[in-house]
Amino acid sequence: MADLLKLASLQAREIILDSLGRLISLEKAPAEPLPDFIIEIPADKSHGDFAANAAMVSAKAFKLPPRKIAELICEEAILDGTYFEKIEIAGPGFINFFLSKKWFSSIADTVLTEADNYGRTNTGDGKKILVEFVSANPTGPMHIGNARGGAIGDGLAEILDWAGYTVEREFYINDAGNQIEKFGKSLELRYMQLCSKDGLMIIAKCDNQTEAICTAIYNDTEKFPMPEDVYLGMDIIAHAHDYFTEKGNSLSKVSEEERRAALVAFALPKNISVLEKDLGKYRISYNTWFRESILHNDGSVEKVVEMLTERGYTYEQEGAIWFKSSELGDEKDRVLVRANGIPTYFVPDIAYHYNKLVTRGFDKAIDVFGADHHGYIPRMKAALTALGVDAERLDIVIMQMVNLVKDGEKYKLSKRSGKAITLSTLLDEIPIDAARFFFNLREPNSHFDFDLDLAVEKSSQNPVFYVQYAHARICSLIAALRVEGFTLDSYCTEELDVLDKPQEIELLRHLASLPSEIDSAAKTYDPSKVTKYAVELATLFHKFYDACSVKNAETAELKKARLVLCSAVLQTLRNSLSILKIDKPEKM
RNA sequence: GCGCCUUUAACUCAGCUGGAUAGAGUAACUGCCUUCUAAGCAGUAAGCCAUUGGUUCGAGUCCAAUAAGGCGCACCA
Repeated sequence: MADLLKLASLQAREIILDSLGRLISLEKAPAEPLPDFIIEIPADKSHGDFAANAAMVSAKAFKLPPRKIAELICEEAILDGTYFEKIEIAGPGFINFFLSKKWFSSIADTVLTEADNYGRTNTGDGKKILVEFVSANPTGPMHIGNARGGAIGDGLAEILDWAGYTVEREFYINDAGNQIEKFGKSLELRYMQLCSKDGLMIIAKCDNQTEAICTAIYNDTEKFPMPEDVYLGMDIIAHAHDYFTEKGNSLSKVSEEERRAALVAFALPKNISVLEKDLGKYRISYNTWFRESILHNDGSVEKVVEMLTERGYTYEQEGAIWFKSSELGDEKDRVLVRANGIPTYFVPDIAYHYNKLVTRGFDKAIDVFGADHHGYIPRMKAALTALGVDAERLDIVIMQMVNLVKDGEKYKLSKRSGKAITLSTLLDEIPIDAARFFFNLREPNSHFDFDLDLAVEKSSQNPVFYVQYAHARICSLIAALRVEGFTLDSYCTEELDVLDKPQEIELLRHLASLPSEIDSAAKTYDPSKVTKYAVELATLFHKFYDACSVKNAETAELKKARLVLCSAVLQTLRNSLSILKIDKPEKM
């Protein structure tokens, strides 16, 4: 798993350090430690492949102008046996490094040798990471925010895997606690409405058609009133009606509590399997669907309160048990157990994170959350610290809210209204490729307007088509050459020396940067870097395609070299699309 | 009121730990298919990087204040 770009960058650094060391021994440089410098990639390619600011940052220590220092460094620099063919002094004192042909030639070789693994790195060193994402409320369908969370979480998990971590994906099912109570209450109310005289009339009138019944009941708020604190979505009515259709009004005679339990037991598994199905369609599959109820049943929840108490982090006030989170960086203390004896959601959540990091021993846990939960971070970290777990092992990726835009108008997202656009509706309307690509087009932390009209559009405006088009173009190009009997049986890096057009060099340079880009995406938890990489690669390829003919190359050597280049581009494009789980069409 | 996030071209956004003349796409305009897929390419035009101050060789990038917008601030999750 070679990262040629990184190797070259490190080599540039070594050359400078080596040169500085020699200057010190010649007493041309101050003996005290010099400030650290950076090796960067200049925006303007005429400034070389790497630039070092060593001379500028050392100006004070040398008591010389930066350009003079740069001259000294360059005089002592030794390039023999390195990837570089020349260095130059430029601007205010930059030292610019120019890579040799040999380096560029070896890129395609590396790509084709590593093939489907090109881009993978060892940075993660096999450390175990658990990525938890979506974890949508199982009381109802998923919304657009979950769609973004799904694309980001799954992309991130894949990127971490490529960066050498051992990754597991997990969905946390909140199948206990208050919202399940609320779910039961909502189902129960709707069920009883269906069993009522008015309800039976509607059922008869609608010829037992679920959708019509749901709409009728949902809209008639006078005959079928609902309190404030329940779920109003039509899916609730549909569950109640399904139960009614299957088992009649038998539940109307039992106790309210029994009725709720029966309805929850009926509806919850259905909801969970819908979540699984919808996410599967979205190309997400989890290693684990972790149930909150487990933590209640195995005593983990009580144990958390006990452990925090043992460590002196709790106190009682007004009948409730509080956690002294303000001592550990949170803005205020939090209730763990309410005055009525029921723990808040916070306790099972602590137990859950303890389970991830201690019981199951993951080195790191990453949660992908919507921005509306950002206030949760300090208290969760405080809880881990209180339990003696290094809070650094929990990282939370916050993604900002999504606005759906259609015809220039914004949709508001709401789970309660029943009118929110669900994930499955979205996937019916737009291609899955487009959804996954769009949600990873920007970094998680940016506010995002999802333009439905654009995502549906099958045109050049749609970046996912642009990238796929590049892939299809290369495939057909290679196929056309194969018909001529021109294939990639054997190649050697020397053959690539004939590539010297700027479009070819740019392309090679970009190919080399995939491993670094993956490391960077893994480090910053930002899958959009890979998306941007793919778009840039497609752009460079289209430019190359237009400027350089493969089929009608001037010489056979050049033709072969370009075929090698195209094959390497194809491989790299495929790898980036694989990470994003976007289709790779061979024809369009 | 307090906290988190955002503010770069008409629109949507890049800009890597501060670096050399701030970049793409869309929309507008002009060119390029008898030759590997024109879902493409080349070009033109478009900017007080929200405002003000600070840090230094050097600021779109770091710090502070201000403004506008988004999201939070429960014994809800």
